Amino acid sequence: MTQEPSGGLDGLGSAQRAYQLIRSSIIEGRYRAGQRLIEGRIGEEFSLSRTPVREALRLLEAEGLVLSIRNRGAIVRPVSPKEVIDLYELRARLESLGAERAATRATDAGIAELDAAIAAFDAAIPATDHIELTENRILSQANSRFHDAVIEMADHARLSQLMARTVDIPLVFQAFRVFTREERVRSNVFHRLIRDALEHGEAARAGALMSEHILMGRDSLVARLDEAQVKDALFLGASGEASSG
Amino acid sequence: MTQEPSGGLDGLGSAQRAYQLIRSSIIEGRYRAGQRLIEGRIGEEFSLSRTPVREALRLLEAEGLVLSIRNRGAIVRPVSPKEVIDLYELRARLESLGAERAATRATDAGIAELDAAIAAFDAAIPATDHIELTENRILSQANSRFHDAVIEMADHARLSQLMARTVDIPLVFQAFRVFTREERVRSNVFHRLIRDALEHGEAARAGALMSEHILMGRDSLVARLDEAQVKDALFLGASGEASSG
DNA sequence: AGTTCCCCAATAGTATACAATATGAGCCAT
DNA sequence: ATGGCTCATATTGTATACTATTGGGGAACT
Repeated sequence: MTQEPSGGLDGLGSAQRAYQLIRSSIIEGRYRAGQRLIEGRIGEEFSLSRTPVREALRLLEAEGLVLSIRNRGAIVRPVSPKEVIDLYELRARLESLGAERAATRATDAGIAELDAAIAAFDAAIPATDHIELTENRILSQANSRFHDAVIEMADHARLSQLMARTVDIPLVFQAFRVFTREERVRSNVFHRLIRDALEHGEAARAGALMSEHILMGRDSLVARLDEAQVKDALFLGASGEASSG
Repeated sequence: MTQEPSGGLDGLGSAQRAYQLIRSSIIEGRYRAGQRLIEGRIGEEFSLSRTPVREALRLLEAEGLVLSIRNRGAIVRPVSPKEVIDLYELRARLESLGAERAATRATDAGIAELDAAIAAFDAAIPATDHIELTENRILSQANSRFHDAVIEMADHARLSQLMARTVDIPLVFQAFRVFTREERVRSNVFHRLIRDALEHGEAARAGALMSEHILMGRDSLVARLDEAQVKDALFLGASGEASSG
């Protein structure tokens, strides 16, 4: 129930399945920062042998979600506040590049997809600041839909790969949990502004808006990094060893 | 001696060794674009079992050097001219960010390292346009030393990882082969300009210079993409299937 | 001759077995 | 009591064995 028994990922190899399962467990916080990821145990948990689990862990390590030390195993990579800030700065640059390129390559279909994503985002904004896991998933998904569509229009294979695989994601997912309703609304305002800039082929504006959009998200998140709860929710490196007792 | 029998990579795991060996084989062109990378064969070649080879291939896939299709195996990823251009644009942005950050974080030790790299680069420039593999290695190494030092000063862990692992490298290595002597000299002129901007903390200039430096490299490379030999040397996607007959 | 189908060889995907390494507990000496 | 040593155990690293998938070649048929 809280698990995803084949959440649409049948027909995949065991390794892919392991990858998706572990990944979502990390992103959504079921595996906490610093927690050890023991190949054998995870294998049991998902009824797989160590081989595909190991492969998945290595991929996640390349993505930066997992930290592993030779002969000692892997843990969920803790993220420091500095790293959050740096990651958002990086993401701002990358997506800004994506937006600039998208502006000169915009298609009707692409703009339509942006509109759809914007509508979905609007529909997914709850009335309150507090947000449930399910609501967060939907909101986060609508947000991804928008950003993915922009990157798609940028027509830059490696940039897409980088955005999808290398730059955060867990941060983005968790970010929406701590945003206020106002901040969520503001996010979509910027989505609309970016959309318009893209439609009119205004590359510089699109890039600047995207950058601003992301840095605003960063600031909202950073403003809440002091709250202990938030730290925990975002897996900031309180850990090392989680004193389980 | 064209092989690297343990080129300083003893004391590493088999997987690491496999990774380094395959990687350098791709970067230096011993494995050509489109060539199949069969786990078993590579295992034999390096006296390893399939397991670590497989792990290495997966890492290289994440890096973008290898393309693999489920149940069909891996090949050396061919690179199209468009991709070369896009990759350089991406690299320009990333390194530009690195330079901007480095400007506000410069240390004496870091500047000293830049000076050392610049001196090494000067020393490595041959008198002629033509360049031997060994000379290219040394030149490329000096160049990496400079760029690594800048990124190091940027103090951005993920950015470092991205530069090291995700953005090209094979392109950079091959680029020096097709540069003229004049272009190599010009490269180091920009290295000096960047160094000075960093020393004086001028972030915007450092970023702009770095961007220009990389885009100039791109243009030099692109200008030679038509020559059939060069295409081959850079592994551009002539392939797919090399019509051997 | 061309086309289809089936079977086989090659290869990737996964599981298991074995080897190497690291950590912690308990013991001994001081 | 404390510090260091040894060994047991848990876990990773690597090799091998087994299974599944794919692509190609040849036989049979049209």
